[in-house]
Amino acid sequence: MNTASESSAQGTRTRDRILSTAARLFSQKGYEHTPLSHVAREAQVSKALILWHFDSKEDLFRAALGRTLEPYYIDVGDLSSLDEGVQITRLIDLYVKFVRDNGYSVRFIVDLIVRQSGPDEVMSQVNELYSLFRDMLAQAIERGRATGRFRADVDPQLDAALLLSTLDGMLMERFIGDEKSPINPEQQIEHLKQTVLGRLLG
Amino acid sequence: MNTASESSAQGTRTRDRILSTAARLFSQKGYEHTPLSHVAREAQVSKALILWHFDSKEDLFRAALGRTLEPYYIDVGDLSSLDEGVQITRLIDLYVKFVRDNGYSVRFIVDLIVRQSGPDEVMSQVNELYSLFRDMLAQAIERGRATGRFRADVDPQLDAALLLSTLDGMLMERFIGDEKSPINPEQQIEHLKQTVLGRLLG
DNA sequence: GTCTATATACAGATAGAC
DNA sequence: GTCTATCTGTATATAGAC
Repeated sequence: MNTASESSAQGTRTRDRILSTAARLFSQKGYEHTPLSHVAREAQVSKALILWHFDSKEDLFRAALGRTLEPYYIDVGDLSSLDEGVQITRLIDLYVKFVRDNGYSVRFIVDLIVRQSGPDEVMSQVNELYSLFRDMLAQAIERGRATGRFRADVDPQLDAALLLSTLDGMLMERFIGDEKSPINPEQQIEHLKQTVLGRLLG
Repeated sequence: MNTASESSAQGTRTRDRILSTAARLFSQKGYEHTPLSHVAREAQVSKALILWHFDSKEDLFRAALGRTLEPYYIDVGDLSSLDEGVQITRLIDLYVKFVRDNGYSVRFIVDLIVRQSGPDEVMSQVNELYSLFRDMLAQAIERGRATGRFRADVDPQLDAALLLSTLDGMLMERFIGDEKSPINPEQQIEHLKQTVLGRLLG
């Protein structure tokens, strides 16, 4: 927040434009490859104005990241009425949809994770979302075991972690863009569902 | 020419030192965060000398990447005499060992993949290794099916791809460094092996 | 082959007018 | 709030002596 007076309706709009422009460019080309001059040009303001609104480039980066992460929540809806096996496949579909909907910014976040260059608060936010999803998987498995629909020897924690790893791996492989692979993603997701259910239902 | 050949021997050693230094620094801190001045200091030469040996920083980068990838091969040894189930677990162990042995450079390569900023020849080399490994998995599964040790309805291609995805996901999660996870990596690998064999053996 | 010195470019950031 | 003009640092790359 700047210390200017309240008569800054125009400034707020401009600030907002800078922010969304920065969020887009950082996501597309990364922090290093996005000079302020580029943000300035796209947002149609001067570099100096950006640095009036934000103390530094890094400050802008943090603010823009917050915006990038805004849509990062998962709306699971109400799963409790569903058969546990369906709950699992529903959660898998949500993961896939999430990755598809947030396309380029997911790549950006993954990049930050790999390079361990993200601000701590962002990383913990991602971590939060991550373990939240794993817990939902674990709970669904636990319920399935409790109701007797799943095998008695499933391990909610381990099986949830295993499934999540597989989903993460499939996400990664989207980045590789392996043309040699004879298998398309949809087919692979389908096979994952069947395999997981095969394991859980025994 | 006498002087030239003496100098040449010296120069080769120096060039080599520049190359290995660059490979190390690029892997550790990335291309952007490794100025030539840093490479020069660590290799104990001048910046100018680096640019005498290599046409540009990017040229140095490509050459250094080649060196980074040198140990990127997988020595599978002779698997054919082993039980197919053991072959699978052996391949899993090789993957894990590979990632552990090549630690920081794997992170670097993954970074290049995610940002799609690697030179084409490097990316295709990685892709080559990748599909090679997947094919080995698929072949082991195929043999297991042929000998009747594995279920008749396993799908070598799909199951190999699924397993590889899981391994990739586990690799990714090493980067996240999730402290909240109640599960350690070894435990998870062990669980993966059991689950995969459970699936294949039926 | 290797160096010092320098050219050139462009990044982030500041000063001050309006 | 927003601009133009400028400062300052640092990057890659070149020139030329040895």
